[in-house]
Amino acid sequence: MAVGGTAGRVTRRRLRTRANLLDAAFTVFAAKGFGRVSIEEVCEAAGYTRGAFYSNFADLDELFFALYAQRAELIAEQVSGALALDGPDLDVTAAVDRVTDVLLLDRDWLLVKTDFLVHAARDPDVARGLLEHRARLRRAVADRLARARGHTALPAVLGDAEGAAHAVVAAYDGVTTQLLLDRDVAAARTWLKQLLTALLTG
Amino acid sequence: MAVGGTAGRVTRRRLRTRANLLDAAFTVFAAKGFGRVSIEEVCEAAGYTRGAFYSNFADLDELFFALYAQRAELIAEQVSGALALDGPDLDVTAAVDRVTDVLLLDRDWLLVKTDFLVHAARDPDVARGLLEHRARLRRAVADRLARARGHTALPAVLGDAEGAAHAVVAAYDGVTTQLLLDRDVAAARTWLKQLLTALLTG
DNA sequence: TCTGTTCGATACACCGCTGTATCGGATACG
DNA sequence: CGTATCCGATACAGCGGTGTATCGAACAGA
Repeated sequence: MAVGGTAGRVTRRRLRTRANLLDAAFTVFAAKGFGRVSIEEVCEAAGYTRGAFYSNFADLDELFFALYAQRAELIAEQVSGALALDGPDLDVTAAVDRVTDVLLLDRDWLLVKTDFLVHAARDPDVARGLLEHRARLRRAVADRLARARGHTALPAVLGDAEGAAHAVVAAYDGVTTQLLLDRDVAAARTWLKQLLTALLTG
Repeated sequence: MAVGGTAGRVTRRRLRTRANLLDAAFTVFAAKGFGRVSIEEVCEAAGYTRGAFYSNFADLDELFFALYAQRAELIAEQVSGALALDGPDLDVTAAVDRVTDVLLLDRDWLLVKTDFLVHAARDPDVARGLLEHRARLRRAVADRLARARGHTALPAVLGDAEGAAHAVVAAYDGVTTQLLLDRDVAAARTWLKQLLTALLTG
């Protein structure tokens, strides 16, 4: 369980195998979907046996949760980064472009994320975690929008910057759904841009 | 397999059990998610044994597909109906209200639909079916918008009525995602209305 | 190098579920 | 009613995956 704190050795090897298991799990989950993956498959893909798995996780759900947390953290950093690094432009379009790249380009992540959504929709505890992650991204967007307020006035219908950020996330989710089905990344990007334009410069 | 056409008896009983299985499956799928449901569970919920199941379906996937087709058909009719029956108002808001009721109120349907989306995202054949269903709904929305064009001009950013309908669907999908997580139907409704207002009356 | 500990491989027992084959009762039809 | 047919219940292997217990090897520390 490694509750942390005064845990024993720092364990170099353990960290590697855990990371390997998570990476393999990401690939396998993306390919087949959480519901159709067995522990054995993950281990085989990672090059281990089930002994390694049970030494690191209690069950598939725990691994899935850890996997989501890891990747979500990564994405959050990338998004924050894309929003932070601003050229001389305080215009939204450039930022939108960069964020779009981060969020729409990795189909595997979209698949795993949707699997996780399905999971969270049935378990309030899991949902809480996901909602927090979304709130974090939304706040980053809201901050960015507030900073650009001078250049582009937001339409009143959406309320403040928080409301506008909410709308941005909704648009992103909507476009994601379509992208999962038609696999047309280019269309999704232009489409998302159109939507955001319509929403933010209304 | 009952390829249809000159099939044998009309079979009254069979139709009932098939319908019962589908209804039970809907409940069970909504509660636990497709990935965590066994054939036996569905049969037990329906009050049959596996014999009845294998007499009607080849495997869980086939039942799931049939279930989705059935419910999607139902929803499509309801949406078309909600869009068709117009009072003296040709304003969009009333229509939006009715459609919202149909689409957002049944949480179980949202859950099953999202499960199906996850499924479709990994199988192009399944995706095709879902895309067709979506196209059908979109067309109904586009027609309705075209009819109301005189009263409310659409923003140019979205293009024609088809484009606007696309945006409506995206907004719906986005709101659905949030609703699955926070379970706040009231918020989702007002939120969807705000979004559509911002999009269509920009 | 030596040693105690940790980690992951191996072996084992155990369901739960699947799919099929068979059978008895229900059902449509003359 | 009688009967041929259909449908769903029951019985039966069998498989794939799970979880645990045990053991040998890798590893950190002296």
